[in-house]
Amino acid sequence: MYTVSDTMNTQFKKGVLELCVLVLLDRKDCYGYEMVEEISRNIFISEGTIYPLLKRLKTEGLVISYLKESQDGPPRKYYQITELGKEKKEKLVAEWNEFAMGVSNLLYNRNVDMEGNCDE
Amino acid sequence: MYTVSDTMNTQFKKGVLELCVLVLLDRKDCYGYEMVEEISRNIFISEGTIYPLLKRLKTEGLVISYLKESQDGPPRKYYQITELGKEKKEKLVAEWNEFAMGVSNLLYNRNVDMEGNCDE
DNA sequence: ACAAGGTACCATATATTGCAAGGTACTATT
DNA sequence: AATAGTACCTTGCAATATATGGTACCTTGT
Repeated sequence: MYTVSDTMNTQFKKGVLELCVLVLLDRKDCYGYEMVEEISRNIFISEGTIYPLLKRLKTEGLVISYLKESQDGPPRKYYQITELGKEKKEKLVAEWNEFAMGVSNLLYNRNVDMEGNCDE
Repeated sequence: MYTVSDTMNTQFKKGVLELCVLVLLDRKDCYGYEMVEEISRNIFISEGTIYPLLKRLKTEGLVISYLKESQDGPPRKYYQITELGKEKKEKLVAEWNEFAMGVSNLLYNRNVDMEGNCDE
């Protein structure tokens, strides 16, 4: 197993795993177990997390799913991103970048906006 | 008010606001309202968020507090980071950097570790 | 004197979501 | 037949950001 350190703050992942799944599915159709392996290369994710998440995404119409048999194990449930899912993905990527930059600015004491030119 | 777009994903902030508060307090003592203003320059934060957070940090011994009068308003409750808080801050900063890099790798399809040299 | 608005604090209830723990079932290997 | 790996799923729990509503002080305008 790949397993990045599982000491990683659980809270940090909130909302981000959804983004990660959508990004993966935008590249190619995947099944749940596969996505856990993929994501686990970079950030720790529990298997118990992915299935409720995928269910949510399906309910929200961001993905659809189809079954496919496998030679080495039980049938796999592949997920495919929808147009709505792609839009959501783009939005989340943008929000993530804005957020990560904001945090970075805070950590490095860079106050980007209005530094002396604040008209108020 | 500074107000970064409040459409920013609420979930992204989970755990990060604690990090932000500790970073600010590592620079100088602050009172709650002040921290909301500081943080709001970079990421949206609601006032209702900071006080339960500060209470938690105090309970965990990461900060201490003292009252100070103010000429223009009610007395301010200043918070000061403790040694334990500084350690926690360092740990969170490291975890955040690891996490943010992991997400970035996933978004940009960079598989850093074990690419062909996985002995298993 | 009094109302309004800004400053500054606080508590409670709610929603979201990651995870642990437990379960089912198929296939291949021992 | 037993074990291990693959692959799916559900339930209950824990953590935390926010909305909402509240208290109280100070200044300014009327």
